[in-house]
Amino acid sequence: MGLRERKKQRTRDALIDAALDLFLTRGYEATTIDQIAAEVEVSPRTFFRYFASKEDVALSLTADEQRMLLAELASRPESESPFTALCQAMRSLLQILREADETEAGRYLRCQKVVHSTPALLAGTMRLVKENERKLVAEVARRLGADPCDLQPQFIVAVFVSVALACFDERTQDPAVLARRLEDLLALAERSLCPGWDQPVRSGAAEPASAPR
Amino acid sequence: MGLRERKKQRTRDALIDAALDLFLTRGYEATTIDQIAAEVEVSPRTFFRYFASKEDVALSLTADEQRMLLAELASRPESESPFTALCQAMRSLLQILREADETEAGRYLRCQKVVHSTPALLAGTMRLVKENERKLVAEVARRLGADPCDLQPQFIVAVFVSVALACFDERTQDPAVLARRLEDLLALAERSLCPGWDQPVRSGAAEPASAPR
DNA sequence: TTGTCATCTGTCATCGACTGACATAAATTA
DNA sequence: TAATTTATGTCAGTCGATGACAGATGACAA
Repeated sequence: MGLRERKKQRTRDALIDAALDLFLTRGYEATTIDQIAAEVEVSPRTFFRYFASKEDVALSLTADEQRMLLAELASRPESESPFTALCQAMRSLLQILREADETEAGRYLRCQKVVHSTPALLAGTMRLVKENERKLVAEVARRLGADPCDLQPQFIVAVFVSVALACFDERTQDPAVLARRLEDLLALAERSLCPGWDQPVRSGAAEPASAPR
Repeated sequence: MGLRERKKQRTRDALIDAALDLFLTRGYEATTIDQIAAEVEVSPRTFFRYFASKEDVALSLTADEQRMLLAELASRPESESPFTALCQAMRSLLQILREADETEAGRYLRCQKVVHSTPALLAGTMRLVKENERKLVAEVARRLGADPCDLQPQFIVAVFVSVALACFDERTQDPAVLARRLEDLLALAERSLCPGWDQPVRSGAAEPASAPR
């Protein structure tokens, strides 16, 4: 990797760190792009060559997580049922966070604090999650041998996403506490859902929604 | 009601209609506040006295719906289980939409089209839904005689919200089609969830998450 | 009717997010 | 080193949003 690439990566990381620090101390809306750029000693114009918007820099880590979740799901064995695979992917993601080095873990914590204390960023997170949800549905549909437009894969992913989001609802920043909360919620989901609910419908039974009665 | 009040209401409605029309024809971001204000023949400054932001005018109807959903839930009889009450509240809301006069129905349709074709507005919708979710959780917790921080009310509302959102996911604008889609999804949820999953846990059984083992 | 008061509105000035255009500086490659 | 690509800075400008002030308008009492 050339000098240019490394320099860009360093600038990018510096911008994220500076932004998160300023967001934490002064608040998200009170922080200006000029301040972030000044901290890293680049021009404000350069900031926008790295990030599409002020929101983008705050949510860049969140976007990374979403991409990672999708990747983890894709790497789960086909033998796992869709919901199980989603849960395991989520566990893997949390494990990665817990194993991260101090720099990354710190970034993650600051990001969590900022996002959860800023309505605009919570909304942005929802947008990212919803965008990723489409891709998760596609993967789950593939595993079920169903169409992504069918209700079942959408429902399965919707249940999973609501559980995952419920984990982050409060001020749960510590990955360990978060993992505990996730397990509690998954156990509750387990108790509430019929066995085999996320399995393909038997060929003998009538298709539920696409061809009712 | 005085002349002043009526005038304000007319201005407000005119701003919403003008905004939705412009958003539909030119697109949300391509439309400026100046254009909306000019259409209604008020100053741009006045626009911001009626709506906090450009997003606010686009989502004012969505915000109304959220408030109505909460009100419908509150009016459901205590005898209904939480999830049933949520579903019935949603059905009532759809019924209200289907019974609305032409003016309101048209506004609703244009609002739906605009929101679903604009990522920023989808994000905003998510924010509104999430904000309302808190209140729904509080009401469900009250019905269960549980604490709003317990996992069960949060899970129940989360499942409901994900189902409700799945209804709106695609380009389903027609309330009748939307109602059909809702029924299909609720039927799927019914099949997937254990009987009594949204009932208070029996006193004999161990509390699931708040005091495990 | 008139005068007072509260409220609504327009004008002006300003800030901050964001973008396009152009010139410069730096790294890559030949 | 020369030529090319790519990153950065500067500048100008648009648009969303807000505060301050002054004028207009409806509400209300004498």
